[in-house]
Amino acid sequence: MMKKLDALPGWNNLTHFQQKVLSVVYRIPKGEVRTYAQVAKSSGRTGAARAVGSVMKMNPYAPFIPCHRVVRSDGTLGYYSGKGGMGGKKKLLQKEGVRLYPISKR
DNA sequence: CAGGTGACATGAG
DNA sequence: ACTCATGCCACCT
Repeated sequence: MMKKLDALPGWNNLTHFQQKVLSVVYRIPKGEVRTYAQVAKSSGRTGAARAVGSVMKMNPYAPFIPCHRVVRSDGTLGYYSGKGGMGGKKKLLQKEGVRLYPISKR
């Protein structure tokens, strides 16, 4: 883990949790989507889905980190602060081959 | 140090 | 089925 994210500017300024979350999100394979809860768990803070959101929101590496591959547990896109906004995110995900949220839900 | 915020999750009404 | 309310954890002021 920890590809070359440590080479990013200010990376050293982030907290461990931040780095972990960003690393996990960055590791998400193309065409796959991860839930906030899952990312939080992978980061070592199970149930910290909200914290993950805070991290994404503040994420300085917006286009670098595939934060658009992070969706809610319900399968909904949730929020996205980027160039194209949710519209771009939805399109991007569809392009990647990710099925939107027709998940049966719980 | 303490309080407030938020890109979530789950349950109950 | 939908909306409201509470809990969780980390970050920011």
